[in-house]
Amino acid sequence: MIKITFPDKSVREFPEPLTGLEIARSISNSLAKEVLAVTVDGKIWDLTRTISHDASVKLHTWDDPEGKEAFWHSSAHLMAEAIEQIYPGTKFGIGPSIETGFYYDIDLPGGRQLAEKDLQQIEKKMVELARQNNAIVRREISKAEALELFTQKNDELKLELINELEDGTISVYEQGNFTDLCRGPHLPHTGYIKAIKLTSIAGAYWRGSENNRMLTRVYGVTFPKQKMLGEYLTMLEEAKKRDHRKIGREMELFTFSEAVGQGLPLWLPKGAQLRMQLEEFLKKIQKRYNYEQVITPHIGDVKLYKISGHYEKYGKDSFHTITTPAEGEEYMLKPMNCPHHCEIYKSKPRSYKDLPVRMAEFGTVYRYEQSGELHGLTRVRGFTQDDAHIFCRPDQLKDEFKKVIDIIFIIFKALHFDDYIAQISLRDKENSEKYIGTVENWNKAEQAIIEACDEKGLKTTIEPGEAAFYGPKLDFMVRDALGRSWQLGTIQVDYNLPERFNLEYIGADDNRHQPVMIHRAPFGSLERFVAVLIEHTAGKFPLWLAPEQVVLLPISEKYNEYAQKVLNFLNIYDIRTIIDDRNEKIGRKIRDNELKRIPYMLIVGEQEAESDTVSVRRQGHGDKGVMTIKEFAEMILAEIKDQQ
RNA sequence: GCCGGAGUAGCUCAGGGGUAGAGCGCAUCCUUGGUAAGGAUGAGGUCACGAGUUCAAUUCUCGUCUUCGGCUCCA
Repeated sequence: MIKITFPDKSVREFPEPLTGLEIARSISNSLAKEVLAVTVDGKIWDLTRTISHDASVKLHTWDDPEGKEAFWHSSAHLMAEAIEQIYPGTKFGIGPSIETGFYYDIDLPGGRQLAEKDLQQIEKKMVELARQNNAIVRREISKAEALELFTQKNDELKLELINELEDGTISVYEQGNFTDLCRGPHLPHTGYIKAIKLTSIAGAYWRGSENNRMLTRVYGVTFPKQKMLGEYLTMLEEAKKRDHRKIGREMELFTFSEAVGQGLPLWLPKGAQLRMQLEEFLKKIQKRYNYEQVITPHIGDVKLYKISGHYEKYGKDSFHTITTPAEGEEYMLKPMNCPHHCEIYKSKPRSYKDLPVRMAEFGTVYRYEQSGELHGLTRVRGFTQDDAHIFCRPDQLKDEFKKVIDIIFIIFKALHFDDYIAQISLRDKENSEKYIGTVENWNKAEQAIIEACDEKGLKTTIEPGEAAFYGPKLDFMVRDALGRSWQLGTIQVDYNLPERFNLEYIGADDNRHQPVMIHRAPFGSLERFVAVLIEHTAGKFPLWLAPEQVVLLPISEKYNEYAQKVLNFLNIYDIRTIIDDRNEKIGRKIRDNELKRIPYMLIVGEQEAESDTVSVRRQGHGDKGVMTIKEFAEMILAEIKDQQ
């Protein structure tokens, strides 16, 4: 008898060993059709693998990540099989499932390169092979056998992988005439894969290292139903419409110019308006939290960065230094603001009673990014951080950290960023030489972050080894329209700079002590934040942020004068208003201004002019009726206040 | 930086070895219209840049730049 325990703790007994698929079938035929993989005692297995002992079992369908993973992993094998048939002698690197779909890194024989047009042929072959319903069979083999097998195939990539595996843990999967080294799990047969789309080709370094040779990476995605592929492609189209580069151009928020240089955004008037609004918003919050604004120059003596240690670590990969013509002094474009702020801290003696000192600056920094990495506003070479540095006593660290989390909460809440990941990055304890500072301080700092998050009820993931070299940090990651995740807010603890800059304060004991620094930027960079904001809102910004809040639409040119009167009135309340006085019919003006995403449209004609009223339309919501100019202004101001 | 696409009007794109095309936008005129596209006329291009092949290149070849999708990197 085999006892199978299900996730709901129910237990069923079966007379003899059986597979996951058979378990599913014993429950219902429809489940048996949908199930893709099975977790047996916490390990993911093939459905066709026999369970011969009592076990707890969870069946995975397409709705579980585990189900998709098996599906896409098998799809990667299917693609490899197709490629091997079309290009015999191809060597295969790794071919995992990813968040959406899968890829395989391959090395085509004779240095052949794949082009986009070759994908169709591979797709076609995949469909053909899938339709054969070839069973995917797991075989456990010894290391010697594995080496033998892939030596025959002359695939040194796989051999390299096998050499790192332990004997007795090696498995291969076979389908048709194709065999691949693989841990699994896989679908029972290739026929599950109904819809196939190979999406792109990219170069990828073998094992992710620039020092290795570059392989060809083919990306694809597959689905169990043709319809799902259609939906996926539609979703991609929709996402493209939200792309901040497209909307940024349409709404005249920002632009780039070849003449200025790549990765150097130019903020157009409307974009600048939006950005300044965000800055004002944050300034107000920071004032509440007792921050002080400072301003520092865009360049700094190279010695400053030698003191901070950044020159040594990043100087070679940075923009080169600028030299003064007569004296030959060397300056760097500032890649961060902290060294400047440290010097401000040092501008006078500090007492323990003065701490924490919280210094904020919208500091524009310049960093060399590899040309291939630049991307709209999310990855640029010149950007403005909403930077601040908190200099505090060690006993204040946790509290200060919590207050920064509060600020980030306020911002994310105001902008409805509720789908974020908070990631705590700790040091890699195996490699302590990578970090500076004492073990004691690291322990304290890591402890403080973990406790602060805990006490704030923040759900976090912990990533050991991801800390900065000078201290642990907490990052907030938010996704863009295409699901790519970007780091926005960051809070970092730093014991290094206070040490290097000899920062100190006089303690209650009349001795000199070293403060701790917190680097923090809730937006991260204004550029990246605005990019993500655009993609989240599809350019339909909340009223308080909209570059133009109200547009007046006179019914005909006869009422332009009245429109101007309304505009003057709204101006008194700082409501950002424009007039569409083009010689067009009202229907046309409404359409065009709806598409411009201006939150309120005010239609004014004879009736309104006679009664000092406006006819209100809300973008996306249509007619809202007539109200007096004053009522409208009050409504708008209330809405703005409510949103902040 | 690396691999693979792309670059034609302000935007979206068609075209193709021999005067360069559309829609939208823009300008002028007609129209003065009440809740998602009124009409007419017109201006706009060194077809990214530089070489090469050719009688002739925007079109073919090579290089450069920019841009897009990835890789690597990210103080």
